[in-house]
Amino acid sequence: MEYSSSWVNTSLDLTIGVNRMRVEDEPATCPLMEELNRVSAENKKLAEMLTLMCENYNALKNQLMDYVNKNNAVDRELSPSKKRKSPARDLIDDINGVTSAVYNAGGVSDSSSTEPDGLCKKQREETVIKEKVSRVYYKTEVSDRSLVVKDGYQWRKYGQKVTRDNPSPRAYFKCAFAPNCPVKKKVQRSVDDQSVLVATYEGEHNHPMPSQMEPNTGSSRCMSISSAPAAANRPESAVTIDQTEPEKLGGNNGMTTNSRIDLPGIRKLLVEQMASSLTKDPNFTTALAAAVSGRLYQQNLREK
DNA sequence: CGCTTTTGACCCGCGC
DNA sequence: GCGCGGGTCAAAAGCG
Repeated sequence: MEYSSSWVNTSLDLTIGVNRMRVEDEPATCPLMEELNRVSAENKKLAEMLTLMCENYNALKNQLMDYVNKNNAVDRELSPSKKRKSPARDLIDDINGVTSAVYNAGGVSDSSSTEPDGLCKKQREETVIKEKVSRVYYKTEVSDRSLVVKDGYQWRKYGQKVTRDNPSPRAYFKCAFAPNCPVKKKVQRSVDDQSVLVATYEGEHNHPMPSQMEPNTGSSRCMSISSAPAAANRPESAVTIDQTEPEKLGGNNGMTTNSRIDLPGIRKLLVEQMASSLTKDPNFTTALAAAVSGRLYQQNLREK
C-alpha cells in the first residue's frame, strides 16, 4: 500500500466553520483569530506528524517484507519435501494474508508440472479454491463474543470448532444467498488480540452482493491502519481495507491487493479517526468551548 | 411451522 | 496403521 504515492492532505480544514461565523467588521487581531492561528499551526503540525508516521510505516513494511522473503527462501531450501507448513511458513502466510496458493501464482502448481495429468478432480478444485483465499480482520468490542461479521453477504453457519492453536472457537459459514455459491468463510478471534475477528474467505461469489449496506456498520467494523495496533504488525491489512468492497473479496490475493486500495474509504476512515481523536482531546474541546463562548460574548456586546 | 444456530459425531488428510 | 486435528454433516434445540 503505497500511501506515500497517493497521500491525501489530511489536515482538517478547521477554518471553514470559523470563517463562516466571522463578521465583516471584525478586527483581524481579535482573540478568536489568535486562537484560529494557533489551531491552524497545531493542525499543520499534526498533519506533518501523520505524514512522518506514514513514511515510517512504509519503511517498516519494506523491512518486514525483506525479512519475510529471506525466510521464505530459507524455508524452501531447508524443507522442500515438507507437506505441512512450518511455523515460519505460517507466519509468512499470515503476513501475506494468503495461503500457499500464492507460491503457485499463475495457476500452474508444481505437482501438475511434474505430473501432467496427475491431478485428480479434487486436487484441481483445491487449486482453484486456494487461488481465491483472502483474509480480513475486523475490529470488534472485546465484550462482543459473537463470531458474526457483517460484510454485506448472507451467511449460514454450518459448524464451529475449537482449534489447537487458538482457544477461541472457529466458526464455519457458507454463503446462504445463492444455493450454488461456493464461497465459504471461517471466522475466529485473533490469538494476539481478542477484540479482532479474523475472517478467512475461500472462493468467489457467483452472484452480486445482496445488499449495498455499508459493511462497516454495526457491532463490527473494519480495522483501519491507523486505529488498530494489530494492523500495524500485519501488513496484509491491505486486504482489510479492501473489504469495504466485499464483492472483490474472493479475487484478492495478498500483495496484489495493494494496488486496489479504496481511497475514498481510507479518506473516510482518516476523517473519522481525526474527528474522533479531536473530540476526545480535552485541549481541543476546551479551546473550542472558549472560542464559541468568546464568540457569543462578542455577539452580546454588539447587540447591547 | 419453518428457518437458523448449536453441537456432537463422523470423515479425511497428514505426520509419526 | 494409528492418532491427531481440521473440516463437514446432520439431528436437536432455539427463535420469531
